Amino acid sequence: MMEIDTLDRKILRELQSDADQSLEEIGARVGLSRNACWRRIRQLQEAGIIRKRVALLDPDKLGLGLTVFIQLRAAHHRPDWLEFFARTMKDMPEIVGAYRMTGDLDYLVQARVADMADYDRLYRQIIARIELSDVSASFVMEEIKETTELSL
Amino acid sequence: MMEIDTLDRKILRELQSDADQSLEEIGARVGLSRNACWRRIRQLQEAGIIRKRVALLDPDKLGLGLTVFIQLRAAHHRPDWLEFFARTMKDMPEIVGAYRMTGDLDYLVQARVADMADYDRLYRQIIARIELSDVSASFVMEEIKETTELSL
DNA sequence: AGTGAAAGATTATCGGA
DNA sequence: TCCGATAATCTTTCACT
Repeated sequence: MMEIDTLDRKILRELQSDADQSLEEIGARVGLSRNACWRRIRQLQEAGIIRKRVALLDPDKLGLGLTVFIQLRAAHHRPDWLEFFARTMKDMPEIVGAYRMTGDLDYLVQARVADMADYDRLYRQIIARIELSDVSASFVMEEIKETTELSL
Repeated sequence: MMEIDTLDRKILRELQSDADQSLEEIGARVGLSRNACWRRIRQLQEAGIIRKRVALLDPDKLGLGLTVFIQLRAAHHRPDWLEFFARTMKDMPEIVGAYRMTGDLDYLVQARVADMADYDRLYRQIIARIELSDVSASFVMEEIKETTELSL
């Protein structure tokens, strides 16, 4: 485990909000030389605190305007059911989140699709592949907040 | 609106999964010169299809090991209630997602906290600030999938 | 921790398919 | 219009103080 001080946190905040900044810029913002910054960032990467850098795309502009949360119940407890479920979720690119919740048979799945017709296709795929005792969907009317930035 | 072809999509896929790659690498992967890549990426940025680049951090290593989904019901329909709610959500850094769902009074909120005690603090903050008719929380036992990559 | 220089990446411009 | 090449500029990286 690595210890993170106030300066590391400042750097992380910058990188979480915009990873395009040069070391010079980040240094200026956090009050450190470009080099001191670089060394800290490298350490944070090596420690796995910075997992990776990615581009965030606009779902609407890519025709993925509908977000849906799907609540599922497993058909039964079986050692391999969860493994198969996990694999299937990872296989389906529309699915952006899948969580096993408290209450052992309950799963919450978040997906991004084009529209209702597209959701229907996804729904059919899911029920065709996975044994479920219950499925119910709620649709997002308005995205009030969605961020990858963690509280530091 | 900009039209996106197969090569753009390939580039977007690369950038979604790893934005640290050099233009040379991306070019090699998609079968384009580093230059052609650069031009396409710039266009995609200008069109807002690439929103930004960010660093993704490891929540566990930052002491945010507990994810919770909170279901809320608004106390009433009022023009300014939603606005205040939205502002409050954006203000609270533990909250990583907030969605108004079908069923007009229903909201789903995703938060990342350290542990149950920390969730309790968040819960108290929420009910202190916002008028709600109902609040219920479900905790994530296992994160099966969570990605920022959109289906292209 | 900071300086400076080498290596590497990005950006702009140009001529050609 | 879009490609690839070349060249100028800016960034990252690293040895040294």
